[in-house]
Amino acid sequence: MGAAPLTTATLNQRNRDVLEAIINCYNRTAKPVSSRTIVRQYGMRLSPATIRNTMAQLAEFGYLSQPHTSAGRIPTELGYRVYVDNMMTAQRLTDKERRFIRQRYDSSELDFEETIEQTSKILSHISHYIGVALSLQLHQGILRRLELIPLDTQKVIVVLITNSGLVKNQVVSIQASLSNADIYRISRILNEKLAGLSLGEIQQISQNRKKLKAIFDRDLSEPVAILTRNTFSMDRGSHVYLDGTSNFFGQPEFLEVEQIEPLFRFLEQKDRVADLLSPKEENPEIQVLIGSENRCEGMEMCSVVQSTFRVRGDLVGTIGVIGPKRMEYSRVVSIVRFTSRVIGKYLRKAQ
Amino acid sequence: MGAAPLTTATLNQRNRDVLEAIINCYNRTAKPVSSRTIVRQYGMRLSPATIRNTMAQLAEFGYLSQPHTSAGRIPTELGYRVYVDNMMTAQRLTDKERRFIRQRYDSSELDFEETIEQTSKILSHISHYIGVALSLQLHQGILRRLELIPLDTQKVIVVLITNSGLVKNQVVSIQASLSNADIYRISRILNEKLAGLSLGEIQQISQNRKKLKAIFDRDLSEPVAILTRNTFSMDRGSHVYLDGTSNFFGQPEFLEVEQIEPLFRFLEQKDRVADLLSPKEENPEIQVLIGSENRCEGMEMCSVVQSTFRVRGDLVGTIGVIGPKRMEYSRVVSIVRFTSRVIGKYLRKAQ
DNA sequence: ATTAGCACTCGCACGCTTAGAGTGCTAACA
DNA sequence: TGTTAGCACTCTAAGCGTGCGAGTGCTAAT
Repeated sequence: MGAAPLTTATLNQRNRDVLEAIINCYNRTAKPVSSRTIVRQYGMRLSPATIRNTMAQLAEFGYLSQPHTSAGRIPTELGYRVYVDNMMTAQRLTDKERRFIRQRYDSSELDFEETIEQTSKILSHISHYIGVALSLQLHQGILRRLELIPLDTQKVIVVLITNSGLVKNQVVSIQASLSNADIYRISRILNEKLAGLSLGEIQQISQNRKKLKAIFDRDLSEPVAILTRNTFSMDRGSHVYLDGTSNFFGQPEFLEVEQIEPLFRFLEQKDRVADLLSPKEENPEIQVLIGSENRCEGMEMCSVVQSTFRVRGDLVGTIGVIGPKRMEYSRVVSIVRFTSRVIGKYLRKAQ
Repeated sequence: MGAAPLTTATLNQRNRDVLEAIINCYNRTAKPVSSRTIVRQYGMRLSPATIRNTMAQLAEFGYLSQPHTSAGRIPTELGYRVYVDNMMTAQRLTDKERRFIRQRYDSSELDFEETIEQTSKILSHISHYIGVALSLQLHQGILRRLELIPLDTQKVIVVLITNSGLVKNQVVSIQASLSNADIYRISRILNEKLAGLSLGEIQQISQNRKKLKAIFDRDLSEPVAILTRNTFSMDRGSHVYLDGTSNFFGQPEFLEVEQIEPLFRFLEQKDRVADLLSPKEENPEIQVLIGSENRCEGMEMCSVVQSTFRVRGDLVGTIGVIGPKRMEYSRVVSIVRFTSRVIGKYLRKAQ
């Protein structure tokens, strides 16, 4: 027949039922699903032969594949895509699960980074997959205030406070030696001029000599230049927290070292994980990437469900769950969505 | 014959040579070593039969074991112990390696935590095993200075600076609302009274109402209590950094998931890794723990080489390398010792 | 449109065999 | 007395054939 259609428009009810049944079954067993199994498990009033016909169709569409000629079917990435986009029904978390998540945040006073770290733990515990959380680069934050603490005549500690409540400190060595009065003056001026700007903007200014001189008194422009350049140059402040990596050892498709090794090698490169989690499209509430859609070496056999969270409109982090391709998408999507909302609220409250 | 002696006093030169040869060979191949191999590889002017006699002796001492009756020998933990304690010769790092290590610290301005993190990377890169670094609990540090930054009427950011150059901040909510003048006063008093004490001592004071009242003006004792309790209660500040975990995938004895899983499960529990690295004996420069000596579930097949480092006498962290039991101890010990010295110097300089 | 029936395919577990590596022992040797 | 050649013995790992069972695709009947 013609080219395989990519929409579900052409899928009749039976097609959809069978695809869903196969995905459900495969998710539990990680083994190819046979026509008989479907009939038995889902009590369909049809014979295996009929199901086989349907399965052949779905295979033609590219939604199913066979490991070898005489084996059952497993969903392809395309099959999962169709399922996630069109067929999956949202699954409400139980009250117990909701309580669990909230409790984990309330149980101890956490600062910003600790909250993010805690989130990765919560996600892995509740999903039984890998929980991951990323505090985004300072870049995105708006400077609320800045404090300078003289350490000695050569060094100053800069404490940044952003609108979203993130506090960061950094020791900076300045060439010139400054009196406390100087430092106090610099601090006042910096706050006047820079508060309300994003750290990214400040970084740009700090790299531009002319602008600096225009903004600041001539005599201070040198130390200020050093100060701001060092403080805001950091592409630090972007931390990745992972938890539950060993949950993958239980998964049948990762029983062989060859399967699990590339994943772990990938996960060790924190910068790549950060890339993976950076939101691709403009502001989707939840994003699901399946297998090779991730475009990451080592993630071919995994899927990612991720979401961003904001404080007062600022994008301050991303959270997600990494699981095998055959993960329970509906459940995981609910987990990530709910957690993302809770963490947002929590950070706003804790500020 | 009698009980197996635990010293090397009873080992003659040949015993020692053979043990060393077996350890060398096993370290490279991870396969049981046969008598023939030893004769060939080490050009001994003896026949395999003679070596077999020696091997039988060593086995009787408990230094060697056989996976099965007709296989070659592999070193036992006891065998490694004897080797490490008595036979291993220090191996000087090449100039290239030394340069590499120094460069990695110099290449970018790192703060305290970043330096520790970088160290774990350096160690794993150069050893090809797992590099691990631990910044010790604040507990041990001496308070140099403390700054309070009012955030709003209810909240204060506390910035701690220790003698070893560690800077930590923490947001604390105080019940009472304080004026800036109050905060300034509290800050001055806190510095006067607390600077020079260890954070551990301060923690104790902060939990003792009477002492607090004795030290501080009556009217301020309440907010001060809250402040110090929250600041110094943290058993946070103790971070574990791991790098190179995926180096274990190459190792032949970890080809099976069953072997590698317990290790990874262990490594994911950061608090246990911190325990593992906490120095056991009083102040040894380098400590080597072999296999089950680690008393950690999951570490049975691994050894740890670790060292502490100090800044101005304060114990501020621990570094180490985790490798398979058959690691190149002499090389790794050199790496850890050298790195530990460099990091100490580096932190002192950067302060 | 559905289904029973059947031939066909493939993976997998099982048992068997063989080659090879290595040991321990004994008896001969320097 | 220490060393060694020789040999029987043990155990592993790899290769091979076999049969079983699960599952499909096709065809013809309903």
